[in-house]
Amino acid sequence: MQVAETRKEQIYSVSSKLFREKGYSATSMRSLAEQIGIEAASIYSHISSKEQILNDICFSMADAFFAAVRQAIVENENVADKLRAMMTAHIYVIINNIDKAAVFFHDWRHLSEEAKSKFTSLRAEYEYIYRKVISEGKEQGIFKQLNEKFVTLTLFSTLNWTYEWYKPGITQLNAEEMVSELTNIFFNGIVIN
Amino acid sequence: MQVAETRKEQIYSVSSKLFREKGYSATSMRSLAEQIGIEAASIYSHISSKEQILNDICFSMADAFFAAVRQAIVENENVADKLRAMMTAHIYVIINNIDKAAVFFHDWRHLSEEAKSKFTSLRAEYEYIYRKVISEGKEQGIFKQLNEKFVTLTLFSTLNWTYEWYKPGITQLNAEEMVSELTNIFFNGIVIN
DNA sequence: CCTACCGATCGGTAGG
DNA sequence: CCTACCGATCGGTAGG
Repeated sequence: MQVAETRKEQIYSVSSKLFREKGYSATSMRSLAEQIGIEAASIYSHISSKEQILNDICFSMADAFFAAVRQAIVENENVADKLRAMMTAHIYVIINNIDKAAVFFHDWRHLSEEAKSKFTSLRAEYEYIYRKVISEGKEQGIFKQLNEKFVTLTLFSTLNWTYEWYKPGITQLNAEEMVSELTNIFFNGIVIN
Repeated sequence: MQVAETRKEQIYSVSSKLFREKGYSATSMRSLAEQIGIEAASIYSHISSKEQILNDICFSMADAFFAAVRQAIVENENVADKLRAMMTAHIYVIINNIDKAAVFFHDWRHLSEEAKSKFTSLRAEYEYIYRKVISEGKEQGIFKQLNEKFVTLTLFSTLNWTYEWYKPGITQLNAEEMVSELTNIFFNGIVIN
């Protein structure tokens, strides 16, 4: 059941789609207006600037990632389960907001200096949550004694690349199976010992 | 020993740096000229258009990736060694051309339609080379019977994310150690069995 | 939500 | 490699 979008919501969803396709800078307010079916000047009765759209997209995604990871943490005791649940939650946030996620990963560079530094510090905070869980797993003898930085980097690269190739309905596997494939590779590797 | 850059080479290296920082669309020919120390109009005695710069960056990187992977293949017999060498070669291409690599991964979207379809088909061809090696490893009982698509996806996401965080001189590990960490995670996973 | 419009900046060319 | 300049387009505002 599709709930009718308000004009403001429509501005965000159409922006996300265009920003994803063309990039933030190459998307004009006129092309946005055209897609919506109004004049460019009319957009400004709903939002204050082009940058505000980008801002709202980036920080609402950040909120979604934090909310998802917090829930995954409280719902799990065992470290491996916890990390798996965190990864699952992260991937779900991406595939449920695929255009916004692409903008989030691509276009945060175009935020104002102030917003950008807030953004990068939120991201560092988020990564730290994962890093703590990995380090907890190492202490408990569940995870190998690997360089934490590279484990985190590999983890996020795998998770975050999802937006590049995931296409709802096109990928044969559903989200659950997809997550299980990815975590399996990350947890156990591809080589038979 | 630094070899003096020709003006044309300088245009490419400064462009790569600016495209990486600001993105292709948000980089003006005037800011490029300013960085070089000439007038914007003077750039056009060395190159024909802004898009040609992007084109050359993207396709010279594609050439470098193909050359690297071909060498890795002929120099190795054993499948696991071969894949490891391919990954190493891939990462070296990235870290030796870090700005160009960032442009390659980010800004190919802004190529003309014609160049873009050539680009994506080259990329598919490249990925197929990896996929064949993975499938060879599965047949030989060296690699697990995992979904090949996800193995390739995880592999490239790990490799290609490198440009995001690698900073020459800043990352504590050298390239060789870095590659060994990443392949170790990908081959054997992070969990102790 | 529209018409009418602003100053700024864009990629690029002509001609030297 | 520069000066001088072009038409097009940009984000955004005033006023209704």
